[in-house]
Amino acid sequence: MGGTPIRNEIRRLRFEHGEMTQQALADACGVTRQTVIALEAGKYAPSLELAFRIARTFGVRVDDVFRWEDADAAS
Amino acid sequence: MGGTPIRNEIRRLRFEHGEMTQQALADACGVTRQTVIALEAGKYAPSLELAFRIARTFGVRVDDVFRWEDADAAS
DNA sequence: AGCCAATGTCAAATCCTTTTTACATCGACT
DNA sequence: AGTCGATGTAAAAAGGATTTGACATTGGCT
Repeated sequence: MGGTPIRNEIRRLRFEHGEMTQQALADACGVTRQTVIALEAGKYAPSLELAFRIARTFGVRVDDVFRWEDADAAS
Repeated sequence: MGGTPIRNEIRRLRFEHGEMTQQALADACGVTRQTVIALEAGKYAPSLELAFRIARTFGVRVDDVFRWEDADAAS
């Protein structure tokens, strides 16, 4: 769709879960370390399925990990 | 990622919102009618950004529109 | 100094989502 | 019978997400 107005709390959640490493999160979600790096760097937004896996890994909801800033936020 | 173990409540929400048409939802989310059709038919899961737009259109959270059935649901 | 784990960058290939276009069906209405 | 709006199908092309592999950096530890 557009650029990537989606921010995430992955890095924070990772540290709040016992110094969980990028590799550990990647393994838990069945993806590559590259994907975790790219997501934390905000290079792109994950697929919905991956968003669910990440959220479930941290025991929270999708909306608690990812935040969408609407580009049409006309005051 | 995998196949598409993600179910959604789009059709139901559409009707609960005043007989909202597929085209109207598509317009509200900035996508094509084809995309809405494919999503309701479960052909694939939307991008995370589109998931957010759909949820916001209905005034609910992403987790309220989409449900992920983990393939590893060993009883 | 040297090692190792964790993190980061880059680029090509692959897979999945979305668009576009064109056509088919069904029900309501005249 | 004919039209119109809503829904459905199909397939190619475009765009974005994920993988793979190889290499660079930083910090802690010995």
